[in-house]
Amino acid sequence: MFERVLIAEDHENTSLSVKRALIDLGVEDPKYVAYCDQALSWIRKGLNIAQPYDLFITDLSFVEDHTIQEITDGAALIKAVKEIQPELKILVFSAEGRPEVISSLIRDLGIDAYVRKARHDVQELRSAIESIAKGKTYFPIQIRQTTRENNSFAFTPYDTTIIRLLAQGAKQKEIPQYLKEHKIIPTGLSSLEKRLNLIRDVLGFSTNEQLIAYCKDFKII
Amino acid sequence: MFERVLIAEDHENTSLSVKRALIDLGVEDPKYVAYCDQALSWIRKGLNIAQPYDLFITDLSFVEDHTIQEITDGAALIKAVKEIQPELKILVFSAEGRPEVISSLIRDLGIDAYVRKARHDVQELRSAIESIAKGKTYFPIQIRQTTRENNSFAFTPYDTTIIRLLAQGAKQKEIPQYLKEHKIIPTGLSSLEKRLNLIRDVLGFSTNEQLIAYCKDFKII
DNA sequence: TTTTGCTTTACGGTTTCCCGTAAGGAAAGT
DNA sequence: ACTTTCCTTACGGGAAACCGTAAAGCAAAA
Repeated sequence: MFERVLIAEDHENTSLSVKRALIDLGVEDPKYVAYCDQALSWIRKGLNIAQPYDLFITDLSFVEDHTIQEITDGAALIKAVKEIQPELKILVFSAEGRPEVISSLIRDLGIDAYVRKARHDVQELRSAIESIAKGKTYFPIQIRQTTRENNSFAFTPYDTTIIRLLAQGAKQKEIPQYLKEHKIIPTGLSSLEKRLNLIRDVLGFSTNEQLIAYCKDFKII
Repeated sequence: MFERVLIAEDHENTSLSVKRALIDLGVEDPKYVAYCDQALSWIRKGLNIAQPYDLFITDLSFVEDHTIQEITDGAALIKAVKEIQPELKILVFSAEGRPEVISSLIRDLGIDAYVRKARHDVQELRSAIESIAKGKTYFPIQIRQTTRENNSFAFTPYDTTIIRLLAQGAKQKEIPQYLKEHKIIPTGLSSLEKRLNLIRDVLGFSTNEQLIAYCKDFKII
């Protein structure tokens, strides 16, 4: 079983349950922090004093409060952690249920396990921790299947720029002006229209409203 | 202190922490359910056998799973509970942070306490329970002050319906047809245009795209 | 240089949306 | 019965978006 475990979780009640589950599994003294920055700094400290953590359990969403943080969400935290201690095992424990989001954590950040906060999450948590301890991964069943059937569109930086502008209330005919000022090509209104048309077409959408909703759902903007 | 307490919470880990907090406060044997329908039926049963609950702690959001439920969210559950046992003390324990939502629970449903899942939620939970036991209410400070400075718009069911339709790709001129079929009034295209115009105006938006982005951000749809 | 192929832009017709005005229609008060 | 008020709907002009086509630009190959 793991020697040194760190929990990053902003809901105190959840952190207590996670801690208890770890103790039940034989983990000596699981540590707990409520802020992303603190998590990163503790992991760094663990490396410095040659007592690195061997398991990191983190939430995805952290509510902001009065203390200003560099890192404000779990995904960014994981990325930062991976940079200073790439081999550290990471388990994400979150209420997030969208397959795309979870898949992206697995694909892009290389997490080792995902447990969704749900009706039997404590049980799942134990299974996941035991899996990681054996060198395996642990993911929800739906995810293990559907990492491939990715009907999503490959948004270019150009795409996300114009979509973000629309979401901020810009009118299409105002956007070429912005593109010129920021030296983003193509700048023409026609190109922009054509591009939006293509995106909508590929994704099977009929309106810009629908596209914005989609991008918000999948955190593309 | 309370004699009979029921917890409705779909995250097992949270339910365990709440249960523990109650036991620490001297509650004999707090009961726990993970589904809304089950909560309602247990409360009904308590009344039938002349052992009514005297405190009900509930979450707001319940993730749907395979078991089909009549009631699918905490607000509806509270409403149903109030109908069969109006004097039952109700504490809402949720991650929801939007003041409008919390205010509406207090104003429209008459809840007795609200504790947000956060960095010191267990501590807060204890305080809230003790407050209710003394016949007082317990609400976050910002709520007690700012039921006024509400820069957000009060979306009606009508509003969310048409916005949801837009987000699903419906064209405005198609929506009146839908409204007629579903007997939602007003059905006219003009009313719809006027309403959207008002919403955008109040929120300071210039396009529908911006409105959709806002509604997604604040989980209005 | 010219040709070829691709991307970007310009332009016009059509549709949709926007928004003001005015006409209906129901409920409540006089 | 007659206003008054509020809400809903109808209509029309103008703006914006949509979409096809054609022209212009531009880079690599001939």
